[in-house]
Amino acid sequence: MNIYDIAGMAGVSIATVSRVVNGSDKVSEKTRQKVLDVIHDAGYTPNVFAQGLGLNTMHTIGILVPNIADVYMAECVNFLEDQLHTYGYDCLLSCSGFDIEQKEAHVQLLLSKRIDALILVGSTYAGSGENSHETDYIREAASQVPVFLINGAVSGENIYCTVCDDRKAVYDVAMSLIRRGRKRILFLTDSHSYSAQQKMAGYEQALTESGLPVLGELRLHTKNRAHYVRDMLLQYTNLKYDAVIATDDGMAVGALKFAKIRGMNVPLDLEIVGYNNSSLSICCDPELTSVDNRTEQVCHDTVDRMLAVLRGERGIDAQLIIPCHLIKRSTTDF
Amino acid sequence: MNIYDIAGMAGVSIATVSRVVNGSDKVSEKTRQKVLDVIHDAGYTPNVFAQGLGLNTMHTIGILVPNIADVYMAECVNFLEDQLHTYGYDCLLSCSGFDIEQKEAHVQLLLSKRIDALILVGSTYAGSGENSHETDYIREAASQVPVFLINGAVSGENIYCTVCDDRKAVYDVAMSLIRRGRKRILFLTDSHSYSAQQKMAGYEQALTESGLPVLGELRLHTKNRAHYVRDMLLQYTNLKYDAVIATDDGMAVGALKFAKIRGMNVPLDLEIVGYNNSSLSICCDPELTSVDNRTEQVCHDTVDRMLAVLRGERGIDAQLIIPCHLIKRSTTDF
DNA sequence: TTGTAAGCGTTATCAA
DNA sequence: TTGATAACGCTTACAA
Repeated sequence: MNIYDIAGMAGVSIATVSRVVNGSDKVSEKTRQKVLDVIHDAGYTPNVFAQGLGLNTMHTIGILVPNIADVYMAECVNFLEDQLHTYGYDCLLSCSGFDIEQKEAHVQLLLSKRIDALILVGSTYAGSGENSHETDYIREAASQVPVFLINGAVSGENIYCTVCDDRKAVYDVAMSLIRRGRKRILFLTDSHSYSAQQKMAGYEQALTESGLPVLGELRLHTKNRAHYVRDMLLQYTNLKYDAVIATDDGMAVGALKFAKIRGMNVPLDLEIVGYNNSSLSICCDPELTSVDNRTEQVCHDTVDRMLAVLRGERGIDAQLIIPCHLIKRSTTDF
Repeated sequence: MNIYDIAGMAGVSIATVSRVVNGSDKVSEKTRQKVLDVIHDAGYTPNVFAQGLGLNTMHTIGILVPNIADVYMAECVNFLEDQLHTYGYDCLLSCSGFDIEQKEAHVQLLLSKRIDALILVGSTYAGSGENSHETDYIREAASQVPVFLINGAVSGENIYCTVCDDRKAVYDVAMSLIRRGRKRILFLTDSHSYSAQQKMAGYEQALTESGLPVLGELRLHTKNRAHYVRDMLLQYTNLKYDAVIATDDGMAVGALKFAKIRGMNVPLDLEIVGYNNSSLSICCDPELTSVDNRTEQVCHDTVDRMLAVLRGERGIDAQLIIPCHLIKRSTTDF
């Protein structure tokens, strides 16, 4: 069942069928109706491969995430897919993991599918920021299609980034803790990504501005798994701290479990702040104060700008920074 | 940059280039090397639209989920994508929500993209089982491409289902509770789907076999949100029960929060069992006994059978039932 | 082993 | 307002 069949049945040329299918106004109402009837009766659907070949697009957006099982990323994809769908784009989803070679390979694979644009979800794609070669593959990809980063910053032609202001969010949280008299704030992170660095910078800035020392022993690199963090903290018997800032709720829950085992009162003896405001934060007890990084807003703005770029508009913001929200619950006293 | 350019540069015909690209063995080693060099130097990638047009496939699998932000479904997609990727298939992801009309529309949209197969994730696509018309759109889709259901059962030509044995899992859990003397087991669910019905059936069977009454007041339909469940249970002040079985961890956490507020000892006064063994189950306190429905195994078996069907093999199992695992933690005493 | 040429099913240009 | 026809870039008989 192709356009020739429809043309034959409707007694018109394939050009006319194509016009009807594509909603051209250069078709008489009578002809249009006739063709539409035939199309409907025959259950005809245009072959998207042929359309793609002619138009050089299948209206497909590549979405790359390190791990779709991660709550935060799944939520991003949810918002992205929803909005892309309403604008007639499909999502080609790929999961790269965190390994640089796999990231590059997955980007290449997506590009080879002739996607219209590429969205990279998660600050892991922004590299550590120290070595710009780490992100060369993104710039190379951007020479073929516009590239959009969610929660990561990379500079380059045809690259657009949307991030939430993690630095300020952590700065504000740390300042609140310090104002309440906290002097030794533990910083827990599972990453060296751009976003992790921003959070760290906010943490250090708050300490410095408050005249507190920035101590290496209070910056712990760990895995984003509650039990792992709990056990790790249980082992550091000599380490003293009166507050915890974690770069993901999973680690904050680990700190909470540790405090419980040690018989510490949260938030009296220990204040804990998580990140991402995930379902974990309302699942534990006491419920977790957490930084909401505005996933929906970030995704929304990303797609908006993507559509503008694809329409050929000029002067689209290459960097968009969205403020975070602190969601206060029961693991803090401020 | 197309196959003609490469052919010209390599001094061969496009047929030879095509043969090299597709790994045909009917090419002399010398020619192959020459062509590969040119392809590499030029950075040539075949146009997938043209390939798709000729072969009538782009090696794309449509994956439909009601909501990718749901932990369970995100995990499924993670396993599916991973395995499909290793076999050279791409994933076209779409999120339909739970509305029947949207489901049908999304299936149609995916089919119009000429996917090689369709995977439906979640028992919501299996309908309630009462009305087979509810699933007619699946049978219709199956007339175009093989359709695979994850965690839902629908019968029909070219439809393949992989489910875990929810009925038996809940039956076993209920029997364990009853053996320990529990007499009033609350059953919490947020769905009327196939899988929810199976769980309910296992629950009722255990009661009946044990000579306990099946009471309507002990079957509560609610939302899968911890706070919602907690508040709901707080309102049912007259309802008495000594155990809870929830069809998702989120609801079980709600029951746990309720027990905490009421000052009940879990598991002494109230035993609680969740479902899906999600990250929520190890996040709360005490940690939740939960039924693991073997997501990885289910997804793995689904892709295996999908590949077999696409290879044209016959006699593939249309229904595959995988036993669940009970993960015992601290909200039960058995 | 290699090349020629005919599809694949559209869109778009140009005449009519 | 319509129709004939040339792309689009590949795969694959069939010939050589």
